[in-house]
Amino acid sequence: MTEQSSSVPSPRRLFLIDGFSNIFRAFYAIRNLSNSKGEPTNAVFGFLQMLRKLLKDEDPDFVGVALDVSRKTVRSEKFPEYKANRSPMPEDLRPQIPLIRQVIEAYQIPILEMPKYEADDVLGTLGRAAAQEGYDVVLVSADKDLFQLVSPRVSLFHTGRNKLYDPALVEEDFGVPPSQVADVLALMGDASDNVPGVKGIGEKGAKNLIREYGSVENLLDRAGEIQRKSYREGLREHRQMAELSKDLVTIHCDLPIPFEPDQLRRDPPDMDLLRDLLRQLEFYSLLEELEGSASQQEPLPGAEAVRSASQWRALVEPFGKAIVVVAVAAGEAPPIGLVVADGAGEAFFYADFREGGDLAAAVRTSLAAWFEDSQRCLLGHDLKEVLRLAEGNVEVRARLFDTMLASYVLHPSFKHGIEELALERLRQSLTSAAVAGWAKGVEPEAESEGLLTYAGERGAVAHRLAEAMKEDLHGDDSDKALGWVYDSIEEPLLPVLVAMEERGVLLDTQFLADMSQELEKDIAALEGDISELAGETFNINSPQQLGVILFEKLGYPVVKRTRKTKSYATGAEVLEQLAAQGYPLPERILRYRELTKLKSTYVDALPVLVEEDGRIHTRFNQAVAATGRLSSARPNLQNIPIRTELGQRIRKAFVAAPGHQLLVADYSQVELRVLAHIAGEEAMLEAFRAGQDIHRATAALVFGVSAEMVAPEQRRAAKTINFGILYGMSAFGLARNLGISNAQAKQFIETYLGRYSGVKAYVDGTIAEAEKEGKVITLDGRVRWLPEIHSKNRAIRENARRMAINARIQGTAADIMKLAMIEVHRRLRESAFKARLLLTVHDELVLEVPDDEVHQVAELVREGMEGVRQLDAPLLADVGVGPTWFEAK
DNA sequence: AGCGCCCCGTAC
DNA sequence: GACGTACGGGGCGCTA
Repeated sequence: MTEQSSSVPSPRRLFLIDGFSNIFRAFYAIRNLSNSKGEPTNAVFGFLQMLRKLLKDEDPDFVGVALDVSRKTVRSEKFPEYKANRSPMPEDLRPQIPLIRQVIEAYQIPILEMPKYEADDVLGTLGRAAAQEGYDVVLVSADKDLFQLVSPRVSLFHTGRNKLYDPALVEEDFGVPPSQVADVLALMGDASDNVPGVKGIGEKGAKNLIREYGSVENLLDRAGEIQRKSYREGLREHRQMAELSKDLVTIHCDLPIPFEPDQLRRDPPDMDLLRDLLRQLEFYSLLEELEGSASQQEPLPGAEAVRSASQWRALVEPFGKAIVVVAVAAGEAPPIGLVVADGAGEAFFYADFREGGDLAAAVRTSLAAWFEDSQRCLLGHDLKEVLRLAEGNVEVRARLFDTMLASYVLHPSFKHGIEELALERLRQSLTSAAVAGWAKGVEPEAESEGLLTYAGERGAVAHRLAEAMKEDLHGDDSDKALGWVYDSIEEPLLPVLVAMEERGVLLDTQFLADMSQELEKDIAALEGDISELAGETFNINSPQQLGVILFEKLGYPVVKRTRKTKSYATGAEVLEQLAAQGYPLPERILRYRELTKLKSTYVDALPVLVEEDGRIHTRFNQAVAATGRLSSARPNLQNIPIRTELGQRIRKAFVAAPGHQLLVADYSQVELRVLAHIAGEEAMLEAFRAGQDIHRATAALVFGVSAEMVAPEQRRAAKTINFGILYGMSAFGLARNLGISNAQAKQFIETYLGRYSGVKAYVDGTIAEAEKEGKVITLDGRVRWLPEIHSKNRAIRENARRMAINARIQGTAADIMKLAMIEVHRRLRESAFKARLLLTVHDELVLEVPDDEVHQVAELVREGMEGVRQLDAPLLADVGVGPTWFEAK
């Protein structure tokens, strides 16, 4: 059977895109665009916009992107100076190239490249071949060199000028027809590519000469006829240069690449890939556009205002099994109201509790009834903010479906704000706080339209998200382990965190005030020393100014440059190195930094956050850390100093209430125990079972000595490598850390992995798993997705490998601690102790315990923590008690 | 003045 | 480039 239709001539338009020309243009046209990790994304964005516009406006039948392979080309072989003075690719652009390749791949557009030739040559060859076969070809570039390729069937879309060039337009704009463009370029040269041209002949001269003589070859033959002396002599002297230049600028149209229309036929984008990529790049607006704009969405309902406690009760009363509830707030300020709906999510009611005390009370009492009813379910986004309003006096028995936590469990590395989820999952952009009437420090008018819209949208979105995410988390096709992580870890943990935040920790502000004064004196003295040594006063807090003083004024050797801006690095490591070389100033700076850090970050900052009850109420963020850990903010109580003596003093400011003690319980070596368990590392398990010092045991094993004979230095090295393994440390990193050679470090790691063969199998196995599955999971089934494991960029790929190695361990330890918190909290309540959890610092719990409960609670906590999981290396918790955090630890 | 990036430093 | 996970202070440049 013959296919008649295939012989019917149809318009066949081929678009060939000059990759780097457009990439550079995008890079310079858009400044300062980066994702939340600070990785630049401007060129990717610009290129993507160009591509989208092209595909949408032109709707080509065939399309390809040409990229240069490397800077080594036939041209540079012929003329080493060619493009030699090009500065290297800007630091901010280089990392974007792999992303741009991924964009092109996501669009299923073939990448055309040919070793030793430039993208121009590929464009020329394919363009000409396609034209000969009857295609209409459009080259897409911002490079004027491509004018020479324009012909009746090949046009050039100049992305800079936004113009489509045919031969006539080339002649009009450039002054000569396409066939003579190379000759003009050869004569005038090109400074940026190091094409020499002919000295003394510029753009105008070149065009005039070529118009008169037709070609470089003709011109050279008839050079004697030229009137103008400078041209005549220039051409005679630089004859070779002219010929070479012509050779360099002439685009090769005869490369041995076949024109294969089937390869270039346009396919629809791979939407899954593209969506992932846009999310990674944080191009949320494109993501939204990609899936149809918000305006095409059904409009979200606004909320109706509730005006009294009785109205509130009447509304909430008939709600069935489920209630949707979201706290209405902007930024980090406390919520000003609540939006609620029944489980069907149809009408939304907004209660403002800024004014009437009755209403606020009604909100709280009715909410408490919901929370305490085990037959009911609360749906919402960030329910911790809602539960907090019940002021800790409720026993949560209802099911909680929190879309923020559901999103976190499903995709821990994403952002989980309601705006992001609405955009990603519902293609819905939400009214911003500013539009709703929030300005700096100014709250919206009560019952204003903007506020009711804002509230209604959030209620409706939480409802819709919950509907969709329940399926992802608990549906028939979903990962049962993730459902378990939600049901058995995150959901029950939520009320525990609320209770901890509500309780807060008592701070001795007087103690810190005294410490602040003392620090102030010491800092002032150091400032005096420093300005004397520097010979001038400057802002010591400015790394920039400090760098100038150290490395320019005083001429200290530059040890290192900073990562992003390549300015002088002045970090502690650098200063220590300089101090060791005998320079006096760095040692002072180090001390200055230590004191000012403590003063500004802790001593002065903490008292400001004390609330009316004299206590600090940190926030435990349950949906931030990609491994499953909790984080703490406002203030961060998970980085209170402990290493230096001075730093430790700050812990004396965290005190127990009168008649109470602080109780600190920390897991001993929990991550190494988890490693030993998962890896099935017998040598390590044995050491743990025998209750040995794990670093000493490791040193004995690696250095082949008995445990008693391990030198302090050896134990230190063993400790470094034990932790290094958890973080995926390389030989380079270990060498730097221990101050040994790379070779020694490599040898050290080899011996370690030789003796701990289970650990080696763990590392290799985890990487293999990540490569095969695109994810790793913890013992409890918590997932971390690692798409970067397949990156073509080695640095990104290796980074993903380290994340894989670390995430299973850190994540499992986090799961264990979360389960322990749930357990300890439950036991305290059931046994009617008054002791309460206050803080968690990853492997440590801090509780406040009435004096008479100390012994029993110490045992309860220890049992709770140790019994939560039966690992092959048994969990061990050390418990300490004291009037302050310092003494309890 | 507000915001975000950068450098730096603290914890586990 | 080289060690994982966080938060936050001060400097500084950009934008308004």
